[in-house]
Parts: sequence; C-alpha cells; structure tokens
Amino acid sequence: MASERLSQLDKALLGLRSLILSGHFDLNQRLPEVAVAKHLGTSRTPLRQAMDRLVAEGLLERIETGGCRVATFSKEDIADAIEFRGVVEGTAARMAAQRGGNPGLMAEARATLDRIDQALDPSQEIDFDRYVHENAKFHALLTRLAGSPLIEREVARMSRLPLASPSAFLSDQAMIPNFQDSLRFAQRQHRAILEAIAERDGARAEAMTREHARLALTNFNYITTHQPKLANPVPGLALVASE
Amino acid sequence: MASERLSQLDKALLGLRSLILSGHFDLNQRLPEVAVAKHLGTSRTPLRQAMDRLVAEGLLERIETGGCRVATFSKEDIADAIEFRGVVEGTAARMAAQRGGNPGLMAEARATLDRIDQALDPSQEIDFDRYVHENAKFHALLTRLAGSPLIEREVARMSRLPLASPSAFLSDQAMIPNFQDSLRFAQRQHRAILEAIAERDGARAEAMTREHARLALTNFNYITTHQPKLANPVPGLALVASE
DNA sequence: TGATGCGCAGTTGTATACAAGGTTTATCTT
DNA sequence: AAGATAAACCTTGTATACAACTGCGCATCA
Repeated sequence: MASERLSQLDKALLGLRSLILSGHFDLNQRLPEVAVAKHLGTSRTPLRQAMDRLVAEGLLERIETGGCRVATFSKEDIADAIEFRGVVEGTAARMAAQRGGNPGLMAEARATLDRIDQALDPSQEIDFDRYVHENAKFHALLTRLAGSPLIEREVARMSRLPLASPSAFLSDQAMIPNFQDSLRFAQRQHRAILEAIAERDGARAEAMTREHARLALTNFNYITTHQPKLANPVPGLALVASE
Repeated sequence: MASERLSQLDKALLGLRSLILSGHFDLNQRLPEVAVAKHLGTSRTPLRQAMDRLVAEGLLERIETGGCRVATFSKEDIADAIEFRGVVEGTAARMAAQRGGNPGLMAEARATLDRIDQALDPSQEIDFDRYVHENAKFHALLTRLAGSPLIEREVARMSRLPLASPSAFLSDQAMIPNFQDSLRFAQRQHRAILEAIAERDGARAEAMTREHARLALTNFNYITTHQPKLANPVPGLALVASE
C-alpha cells in the first residue's frame, strides 16, 4: 500500500499542534498566520482550519480583536483535566459493566493485561516501551467496551488535552522514584477494573477507574514540585504557567 | 449601543445549525457547499468554517470522499448524551461541594430557585416562560459553581448536542402528562442539589444531579413512544432515526 | 514635555479563482 | 438490452487576492 498522502489540513494540524506543545511560541502573543503557514509549508486556508480545531481542543484561545494565541494552563487546570478524564473513563467503565462487556473485547482486554504483566515481569528488566504501548491499548479497549460512540469520542477528546492523556506522564516516568512500583500498582488497578466490569459491578468499575486516573495527578504533582531534569519533557508542560 | 453586527461565520454557524436541527436537509446525503452558502447569504469560506465546527459538535459527520452530511442519532445515542450530560453536570456539582461554592454565586442560585418557586406558584397558573428561563440560569450557575473553566466548557459542549440540553424538552412539555408535577419534582431536585453543595456533600450533589438529568430521559422516552403532536417540535428530533 | 490625533503598515476575515478528484450520463460494444 | 468505458460536469480542497480593521508610531499641538 502506497503511503497515504496526507492533506494540507492534516499537515497543518499535526505540525501546529506539535509546535504548540513543544513550546515553540511565545505565550500571551498572537500567532501570525502568514509566518506560521510559511513555516509549515502550507497556505493560510488549511492553517486557519487547523487553528479552529485547536481552539476547539483548547490548545489555542481566540483573541477578541482577532486571531489566536497559545492557551496557558494553571496547575488547577491540569488537575481538573486529569480528574475529568477519570470521570469520563469511569463512565465508560460503568457503562461497560452495566451493559455487559462485549466478550470479544473483554478477551482482548484480558490478553492486553497479560502482556502488561509480561512487560513488568519481576525476573527481568521492565520492558518500558511495551508497557506504554499495551497500556494505551487497554485504555482504548476500556473506552470501546462502553459500547457508546459518544463516550468513545469524548474520552478521545479529553485525552488530547495537554497532560490529560493516560499516557501523558509515561514518557519519562523513569525519572520518578519508585516508578516500577507505580506501574505495578497501576496494573493491579487495571485488573480490578476489568474484574468489576466482568462482574457487572458498575459502581466499583467507575470508582476504580477514577482512582486510576489519579495516578497521573500524583505524577503531575511530583513533576511540578520537584522539576526533575527530563530527558524527554512531557509534551505540553511548556504551557503550564510556572507562576 | 448599536446592534452588534455578527460576522459571516456567526451568520453561517447559526443559520446552518438551525437548518440542520429543523430537519431541512435530507439525511444520508451530502450538503452541497455552494447551494447552502448561497442560501445563507455568505461565501464558502465562512460556511466551511461553520461546517468544521458542527462536525466537532457532532451535528455533521465527514464523508470519506469529501464533504459532510447530517449526522443521525439512534435512540441510544440520545440516551447516552443525556446520561453523559448528567455525569458532567454531576461532576460540576461535586466539585462545587468539595471546593465550597462561591458565596455570591450560591446566593444567586438560591434567588433563582426562589423565582422558579414563584413561577410554579400553585395558587396561579404556571409561568412557563419564566420557568424555562430561570431553569436555564440555574443550570448555568451550577456549572460556574464548580470553579473550573474546563468543566464549564464541557457542560456547555454537551448541552449543545441535540436533545441533551437541560432545556431540550421544555419547549413543549405542556404536551406531556402531569408536566406540572414533573416541573415541581424537578424543582425539589434543584433544592436538594443546592443543599448538598452548601453542606459540602459532594457525593449527594453528584448523585442528585445525575438523577435530575434522567428527567430528560423520561421525557425523551415519552416523546419517542407516544409521538404526540407537538406544537413546537423539539429541535433536533428530526435527526433521530425513527427506525 | 506630555498627550492626542492622524496615518501607515501589518494582520485578520472574506470572497473567489483554480485545480484535483469524484459522479453521472451518454455512447459504444458485446 | 445490458454492461462497461469514457467524457463532461460538478464538487470539494487549496491558494491567493482583496478589503476592513487593529495597532503602533510619528508628528503636531497645547
């Protein structure tokens, strides 16, 4: 299959999002459309479409007088985003439990958790990349288990917010003390969530999923208070008001 | 103050949304940009911006080959949207309770509920318009009480979905049996929610707010099963697959 | 010297032109 | 007559031209 040629809009969208998250733009200053368009190698039309979408995503905010600027986030904003992602994922888990998870998806979820167990096998070194990959897959499956296109869409939306994704703090978790314990703890939560769904215990599934999201909050608090040297800085961290 | 002249984009957005919700377009058929643009009295550029936003809102969906068509919703979709709106509003209520509602907003909310009581005064005819207006205001205040811009934005987003807004089924509730009872019941829930927030009982505030949203579900089920003749059809009903 | 008004440059919002691709119709062949 | 192929038309995606507006700087006046 020949490589999909991506549209100008996708090029602008991916490029602009990455520029924003990497902190390429001055905060509190309007992005000049012509310059950015030239930088991305496209024209203003697809760029403005991309900007519209990023405004909807919350990464940009409109200026009353015209144009956009990069949005900044307070620590409270990030905490709320993480908490809210937990709420939405929790709703997915509850719905999955109430509606009885699709057997095929349930089997796939169990297999995914088995693979995470292997990645965390105490008898050898942790396979970090594999953990990250399978963790993302588990969360995606959890969302689909709800059987609601709306819920799936909304979880995806929330996960696009900076620092709110289930994988946001995994990129450099090696810098966090006891991160191996943290990953194993997370995996026990994964098991509990899936067990609750299998037993159709909606309340437990929802509560556990919310609690699981709070791990990200812990990581965020650690990073902002200790400000460790990060080899691969968490994308979006540049947008958090240091204050 | 001179009347704000609205931009071409706003004109296109409002006009297109209203055309869609009123069922003006054939479902399963692509909207022709030029024709719609001419109909709305604008050019293709702002119209396409509006279409982008309505895709993000979920009212339109993209066609693989290009362009958009009107989205249709199953009954399950609508039920999920209502339930999810309850979840998000419930989160707002819980946050308000946990964080201690801003006193000014709390006072305003109480005053709004007093006005709803007046609108429902049993000694005279129900002031329906006033109820609708103050009900919307109460829900807006509830959202702001959370003290989180993110939550406020997300509730607003959900309320824009067809049939998911707290006011969606009020437009013609007179057609629903015992609607006066229903309104009084809703008002008691309003009181309970505010009381829970005042007492910082987050769990109760959240549960009550979710339950409150389910009233809309009842109305929706009634309308879809009994299909009463509606004087002012609920906007968006045309998009629900009759099946 | 400070403040106010005017003008210019640069920016965004909107319209339109153009090109690539899809859809339909008509014609030709079997 | 039916199916396939080709051509013309229409539609969208993209670039660009244009106009209105904002913001800044400079000059002028009090």
